[in-house]
Amino acid sequence: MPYRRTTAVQERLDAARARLLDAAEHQVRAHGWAGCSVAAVAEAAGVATGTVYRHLPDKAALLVEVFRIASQREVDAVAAAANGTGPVVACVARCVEVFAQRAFAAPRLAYALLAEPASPEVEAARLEYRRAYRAVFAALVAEGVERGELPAQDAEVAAAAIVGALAEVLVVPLRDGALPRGTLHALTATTLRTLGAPA
Amino acid sequence: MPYRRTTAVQERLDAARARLLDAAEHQVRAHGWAGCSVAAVAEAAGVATGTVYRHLPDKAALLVEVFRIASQREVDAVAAAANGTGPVVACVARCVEVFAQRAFAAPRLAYALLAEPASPEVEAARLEYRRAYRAVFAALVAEGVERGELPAQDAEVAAAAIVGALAEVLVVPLRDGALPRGTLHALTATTLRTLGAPA
DNA sequence: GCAAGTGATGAACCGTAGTTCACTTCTTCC
DNA sequence: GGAAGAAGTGAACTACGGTTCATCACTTGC
Repeated sequence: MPYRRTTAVQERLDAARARLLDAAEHQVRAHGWAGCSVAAVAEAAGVATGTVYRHLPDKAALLVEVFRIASQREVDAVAAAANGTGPVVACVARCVEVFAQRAFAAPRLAYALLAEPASPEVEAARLEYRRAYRAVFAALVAEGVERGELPAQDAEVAAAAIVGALAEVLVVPLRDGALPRGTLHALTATTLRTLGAPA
Repeated sequence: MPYRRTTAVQERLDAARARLLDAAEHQVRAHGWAGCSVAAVAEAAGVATGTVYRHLPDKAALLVEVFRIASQREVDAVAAAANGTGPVVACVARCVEVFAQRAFAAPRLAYALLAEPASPEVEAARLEYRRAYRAVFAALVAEGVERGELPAQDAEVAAAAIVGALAEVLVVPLRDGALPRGTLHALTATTLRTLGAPA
């Protein structure tokens, strides 16, 4: 056996793969999914197009991987905001703010993750991550109801409504790149009303 | 001038165009946007592919036209439900029910109109029609606030939240083709809470 | 240093589907 | 009936971008 992959090589491979995914994410940040042609990603990563296929089976897998990495980061941030102490209402408000602030820190990426048309594989992953967001809010709602801070309600539907409202309210501003003053406040207020939280 | 388009011919052309759009909508009802290749639509309409281009400049225009016709029909139905008499809360509940019922009468089409990935041109039209739905709800909310039936709030944000919630709650059931029992009721309740309507 | 085998390359390939166009068929009107 | 021209046809064309693969460069272990 005159060749066996050494740890140094493995690390180089891992680094190359990471650089590839990073380059792809940068393409999405700049130009959305359309900027993620295999050729463009390869060039941005400083490798040949064929090299992409040494790290990933096909383009769909590349996009899904990028989507997952970026989406997971966002879900984690919102989940962290949900896990703080204090009344449920405060946690929800914090989640909404964190979500919106992070989205506007990278509007093009946020739009791509949230709403931009993409391949069926990415769409499937999007549904999955929508479910993750819902779960975060559903847990909060369930706890709020249990604690008596919120009126009895279907936590799943309420959570879906919040996620939908977040997306719907933010999509257009994200495309424009600017959030009108007051919108975030109104969004928080509307979200809390959705849960039947006392004003 | 040895030829001038006669009214009979014009009517035949109009009918052919209508048949084409109708065939395209049927394709969407059955298979979503993917079923709308120019060849498939032409065959479904009983004409040659080249004939499509005698009625529409290109494929994008065909899809947008189909989208508009179907979406306008739905918006009109919801707007009609909004225009009835009675308290604003009842109108909103009626709108939600009408929207959901009509969507589940043609789930594949509803999914295509609501959320299925499509060409940029269709996406643009989708944003436009989302705005139309928002306008319907925003008018209701504004009237509710004015009448003192609803607490003071940002009508635009509240309307966007309702539209987003509607879409988010229904998208997955639409893909499955079945609305779980109780979901519609919970959706209505959540929607009314969003507006701060008294339970 | 050398044989065996892996990683990287990028130009060529290929499948798909939208679009075109030379041709046929039909309609109008003198 | 026949000339002028529009409507309809569908096979061929074309653009596009993902994927492949023959080739080269590099790494490993003796």
